[in-house]
Amino acid sequence: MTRNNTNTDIDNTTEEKIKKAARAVFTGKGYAAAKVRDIAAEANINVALVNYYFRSKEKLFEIIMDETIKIHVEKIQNVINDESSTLTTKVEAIVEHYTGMLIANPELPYFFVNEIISGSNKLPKMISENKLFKNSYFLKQLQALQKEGKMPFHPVNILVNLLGLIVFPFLARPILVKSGTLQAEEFKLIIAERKKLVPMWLMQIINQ
Amino acid sequence: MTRNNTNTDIDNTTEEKIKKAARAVFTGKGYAAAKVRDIAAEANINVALVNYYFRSKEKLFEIIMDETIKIHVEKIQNVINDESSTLTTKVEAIVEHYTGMLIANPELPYFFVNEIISGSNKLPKMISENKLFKNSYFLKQLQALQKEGKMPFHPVNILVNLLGLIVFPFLARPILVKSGTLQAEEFKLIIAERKKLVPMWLMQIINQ
DNA sequence: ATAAAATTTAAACAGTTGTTTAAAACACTT
DNA sequence: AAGTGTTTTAAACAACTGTTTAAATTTTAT
Repeated sequence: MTRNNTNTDIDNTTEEKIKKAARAVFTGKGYAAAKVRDIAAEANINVALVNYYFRSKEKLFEIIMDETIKIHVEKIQNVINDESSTLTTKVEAIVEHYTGMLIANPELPYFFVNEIISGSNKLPKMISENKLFKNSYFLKQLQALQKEGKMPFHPVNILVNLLGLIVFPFLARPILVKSGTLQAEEFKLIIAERKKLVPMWLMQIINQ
Repeated sequence: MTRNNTNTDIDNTTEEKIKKAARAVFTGKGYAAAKVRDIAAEANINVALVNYYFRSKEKLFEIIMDETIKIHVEKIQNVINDESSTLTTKVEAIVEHYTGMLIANPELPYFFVNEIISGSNKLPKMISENKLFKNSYFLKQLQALQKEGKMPFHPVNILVNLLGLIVFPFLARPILVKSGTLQAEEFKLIIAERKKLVPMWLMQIINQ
C-alpha cells in the first residue's frame, strides 16, 4: 500500500507529508475545526489522498494522537523510574525536558486540552496501562518524604504542581502577549529563567 | 424584539434558555464542535430561534464570551486593587474565589483554552484595556518585595504560578480520574486542601 | 373581539464536510 | 514496449451545517 522507505532518509512520502500537515492543523485549531481540506492544502496534496492513506479523518487523528502520547509517555517513564537519581535531579530533568519540548511545540498543550474536551480516552488509557505515576520510583521517593513529615499532603499535588508550573505559562502565553502584559521576547527569557526557578520552587514546596 | 423581564424573577425567557444552553454546549465541546442544533436541542427550542434572537452562532458565542470574561475580570479587579489588604490576603482571596468558581464550573478552563485556540482576542483586549495586572496594587506590592531582594525574578511569574496552581488541576482532572491516578471523590478533597496549600506554597516561593 | 405585533414552527436553502468513485498518471517488472 | 499494480486526480456523493423563509401560533394593545 505505502511506499517502502528506510528510516534513515528524510520521510518525504505522501503519508508523512499528510501526518506532518495533520499535526500542524489539528494542534492549531483542534479536531472539529480542522477540516480534511485544510490538512490536504497544508500538505499540498489532493483531498482524497487523506482517505486513501488513513481511511478517515478520525483514524488519522488517532494515529497522530497515539504517536504524540507515546513519545512523551515513554520519555517521562525513563526519567521517573530512574532509581539512581535523586528527587531533585528527577524534577530538574522533567522541567528541562518538557520545557524544551514546549519551546519547540508551544501549541501542544492545546492539542492535549482538545483531546480531553473531545472525550477521547487515549491519554488516560496509556497512563493507566503503564501505571505511569502509581508504580513510579518517583512516587516512592515522594512517599518516603511524606513519612519523614516533610510533605503533609497527597503526593499527587507534586505531580500537578510540577506539570502546572511547566505547562501553564504556555497556555497563558497568547493572553499574556496579546494583552501587552509581556512581550514575545520577554516571554522567552522568562521561560528560560523558569527552567531553574521551577525546580527550586518545587523543592521549596516539599521542604527540601 | 425580546420580552420585557425584570432581573428579579428567574430568567425563563427563550433568550435566556438559549444562552444557558449555549454556555453548556460551547464549554462542553468548543466552538467548532458545538452545533447550533445541539444548542437548540439543549434549550428545547426550534433551531431557527437561535438566529432569531442572536442573528448568528458567532454573535451568540461572542455574547457568552463577553459576559463570562466580564464577570471574572471585574471580580479579580476588586481583589488585586484593594490597597488595604496584604499580599497574603490577596493571594488567599484569589485562590478562594477562583477555586470556588472552578468547582462550580469545572469546564470553564476549556472554554478559555478554546477561545485562545480560535484566535479571538476578547480576553486579551479586556485585560489590556483595563491594564488589569500592569496597573494593579498587587503588582506594586510584588515590586516592593523585589526591591527588598526577596523575589529575584519577574513578578509575572507570581501571576502565572498562582493561576497555574489554581487552574491546572481542573485541566488535568479528566486524565487523573480516567487514568485511575485519582478517584473523583479524592480529587474533590485534594482541591479543598489546595485552597490552603496553594497560598502557602506561593508565599514560600516569594520567601514570605 | 379584532388588529397588530411578536414569537415559534417546519421546511427549505446554499455552502461545507468527510468520503467514495472512476479514470488518469505513474512506477516497475518482464 | 506492454502489462502490472500503485498513486494521484477531478468530480461527485450524501450527510451536515448555519441561516432564511413564509406560514402558523401566541401575545399584546386597542
